[in-house]
Amino acid sequence: MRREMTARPRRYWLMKSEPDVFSIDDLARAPGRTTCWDGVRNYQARNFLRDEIRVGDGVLYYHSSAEPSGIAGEAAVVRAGYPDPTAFDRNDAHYDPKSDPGKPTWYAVDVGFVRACRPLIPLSSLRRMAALRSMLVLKRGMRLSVQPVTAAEWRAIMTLPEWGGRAEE
DNA sequence: GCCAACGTTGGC
DNA sequence: GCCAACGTTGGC
Repeated sequence: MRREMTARPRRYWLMKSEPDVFSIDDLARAPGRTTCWDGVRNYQARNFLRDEIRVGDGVLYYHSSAEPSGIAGEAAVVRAGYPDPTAFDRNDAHYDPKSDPGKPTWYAVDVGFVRACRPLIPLSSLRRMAALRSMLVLKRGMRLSVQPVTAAEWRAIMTLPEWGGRAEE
């Protein structure tokens, strides 16, 4: 089909969330098992959200500032970039008075739960994998909360036993 | 346009 | 709680 022939290949991303704020289990329990990935206030991450991320892309759900930190599950993009509503909400912690609704500064996507890994795959395990030698999240000083993952990195991570061999939950 | 000061992120 | 690394701000 023409549409499928012209579709771009599926891409992969890593998105960070502090589990105390919103964990993979929170996502699994959310209405429709989806959530709005909002509140991102970094231009590089914004560009990914606005320009690059598409419906169907794969997401590694990463728990940051956790004990331990690491990959907690898989999600999928269910809605591509749209203006982040929290930027226009005076009562929201991420309100940005400088963002013009006619030309929004900040963007969000929606992601849906796919599966959790048990146990979480800690950073220390990722660091030991040769296939992940140049993975962004493992680089010193890498603070981007939305970052690209290569297909090879995605495959290497998806073969780990923490996924339990389940295709889906 | 430089760059010091500041605030934030996030592993440890 | 520490602190390195980074992004942003604002004075000049």
